[in-house]
Parts: sequence; structure tokens; C-alpha cells
Amino acid sequence: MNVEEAAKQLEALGNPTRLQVYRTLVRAGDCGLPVGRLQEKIGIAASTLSHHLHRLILTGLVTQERQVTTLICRANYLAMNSLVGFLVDECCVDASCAADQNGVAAA
Amino acid sequence: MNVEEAAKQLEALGNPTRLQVYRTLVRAGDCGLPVGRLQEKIGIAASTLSHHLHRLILTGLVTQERQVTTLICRANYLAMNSLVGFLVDECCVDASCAADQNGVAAA
DNA sequence: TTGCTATTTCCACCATCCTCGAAATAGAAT
DNA sequence: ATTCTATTTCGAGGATGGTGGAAATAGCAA
Repeated sequence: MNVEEAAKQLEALGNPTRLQVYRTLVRAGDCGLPVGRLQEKIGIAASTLSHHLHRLILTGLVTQERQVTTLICRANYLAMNSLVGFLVDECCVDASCAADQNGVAAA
Repeated sequence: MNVEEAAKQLEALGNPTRLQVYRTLVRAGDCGLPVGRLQEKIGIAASTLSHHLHRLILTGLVTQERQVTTLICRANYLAMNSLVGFLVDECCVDASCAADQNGVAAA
């Protein structure tokens, strides 16, 4: 995971509509949800939803699986875990309080 | 934490430059880093950095503290924890696989 | 083939973002 | 008051994003 990739994923989640899509899928769990059902729940144009789904899929945050005539969408928990890990990674590695702050130099 | 607020924070982290700023602050730990030092490390125009810092501060992801002539910036870990919590919150609440998926209905 | 449903692609408009240099401001020191 | 450093605000450019309607596609059914 590099900065560019992580930023792409965060940007994908950084739009209210897409975040709502993603959370709806998280709530749906492993069962996932068809695109049409997502559209009903969220109430946006199909084209708009498709556009947003595409971005979520490109960044790896959502997966799709064909089931006869409908496409089932699922949140990709592994990608999320990886992203969260990146955010808190290497915390305090460069900690070196030159001035007198509240102690805790190299704890 | 609501969707709008979370989206704002995610969008703030969704720009490569801002994400780099944030991660640099995370690495710096509790000591924080002056704006000027951030600029040196990242190598962008001061005005651009100021712009990005402003957005990170508005969303609560970064805090600033005046120290004589310089402003010390710090990553706000509490905000990050809250954001991460929001992302995985209520996972699988709506799980109800109608079709025959790989079991795990209401585990 | 024809028709049907589910979903995506195309297109356009409007809004917002990213970036930088130049100018303005805040605060301390002389 | 003047000067100096650190940082922010202003203004503008080009680029990208968000949205929905219309049209195109994918796959199945008859």
C-alpha cells in the first residue's frame, strides 16, 4: 500500500453518496446487495450509482459478482483493513521532541 | 459522527498531498511538527501547504498550537479512531441473505 | 429473432478542487 | 516605529468531480 493508492481509496470514500453506498454494503454483510436494491435504498439515478460503484470497485473497496441477471455488490473488508492499517502505520517513528513538550520522547 | 462529517474527513485524507501531510504528522507523534518543517519535508509551496492544513484542521484531523513564533501541527488520533470506528460500525446489521449464499446468515 | 430486465456507457452542465506566486497578517525583537 | 520570520489569505489558471437523462449493452426467456 502506497500513498497514491491509499489516497485513491480515501477519496473514493470521501464522497457522501459513495460513503453511503459503502456503508450500506457493510451493513448488508457477506450477503451483499444487488445494484438495483442499492438504488432503491439510496434513491439516486441508476447512472449515478453505477458511476460511483465503478470507482469503489476500481479502488478495490467493493467487489461484484454476477448472479444470473443481477450483480451482487459486497464491501471488501480486507481492503478496508489494509487501508486503516496504512493510516496508523509507523506512528511516532520520527518522534523527537526537540523543545520541552509534555515528556514522552521515545516511549 | 454522521455520514457528511465522515465523508468530509475521508475526502480530506483523500488527496495525496494532504495524506502525506497527515502521515508525516502521525510519524512525528505527540511532538508534532512546525508548519515550516512540514513544508521542508514535503516540498510544496507554503500557500499550498497552508491550504491543505486548513482543511485538515477544519475536519478535526489535525490540531495546531502556537509556540512563540511557530505553529506546531499534530495529528489528532482521537478523530482518526472515531472515523475508523464509523467505517466498520453496524457491520452486517442488515445481513439477510435471501438467496443461498455460503451460509453465515445471522452469525 | 424478439422482447424483457438489469446495468452500464455516453454526454453535457455546473460546481468544486489543486496549485502557485504575490500580497497581507501575526507576533516577537531591536 | 521598524524589521524580521512564520504563516495565512487572495486571485487565477487549469483540471477534475458529481449528477442525471438518454441510449447502449448483457444476459436470459419465449
